[in-house]
Amino acid sequence: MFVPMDDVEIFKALGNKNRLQILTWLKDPEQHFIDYMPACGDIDVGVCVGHIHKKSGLTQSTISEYLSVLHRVGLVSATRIGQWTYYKRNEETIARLGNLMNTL
Amino acid sequence: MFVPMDDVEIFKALGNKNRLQILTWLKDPEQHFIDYMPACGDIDVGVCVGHIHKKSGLTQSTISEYLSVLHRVGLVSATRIGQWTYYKRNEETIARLGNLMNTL
DNA sequence: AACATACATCGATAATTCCCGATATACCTA
DNA sequence: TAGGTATATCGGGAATTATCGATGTATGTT
Repeated sequence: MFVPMDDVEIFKALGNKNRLQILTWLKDPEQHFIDYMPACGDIDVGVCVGHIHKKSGLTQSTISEYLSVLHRVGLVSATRIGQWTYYKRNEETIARLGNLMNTL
Repeated sequence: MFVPMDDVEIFKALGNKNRLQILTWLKDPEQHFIDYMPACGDIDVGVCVGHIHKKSGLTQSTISEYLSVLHRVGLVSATRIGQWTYYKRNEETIARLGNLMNTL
């Protein structure tokens, strides 16, 4: 097989406008989340579920599920700190997918 | 919007293992289609539906539909010659998508 | 312990997608 | 024109996805 089956799942994850939107928001948190604040000192762990939820207009459960989908296929990382879970783009996966398109 | 809505449709098209497989087959027709023969002299127009159908194990109608999906989102070109329709990868779209991943 | 907050999971319904068989359409040949 | 071949389209059942409200679980506060 030329394209690992996993890549199909990544494309499925990207084939939803809300999930794709979330991924673009996470590209530039300062711009997209008014009350965004780096959570962990100098280490940037991303944006917490609640912020994304409030911006999205979808329900909390849907956003939680979508973030878990993005996480499962490796498009974002997840960091639990206290009662918050912070999600952050996984640029390696995204870049790898960009390269994959060239060799696909 | 940062990502054009159309790109979501492209990701949906790629989010199916059979369609993704077809796209990889079309990358190298000589290798994947035993009885492949350039149809149009020196201009390569791609592979006809029947060849893809026979290799796929899916029904003719399904393959025709899948090729039409890939065509609608711009991932392949379609050239009708006589009673055959030849499909060929649209490398521009694929390359553009690769670049998009970097700016996504 | 009791309660509040943040997130995840469950259960359900509507919408979409997958893939099929049947049929229609286009083209070619005799 | 009649018949054959290649592809496209239609209609549908099963499977998957989208999205919700309700509930569960972990953590923090008093």
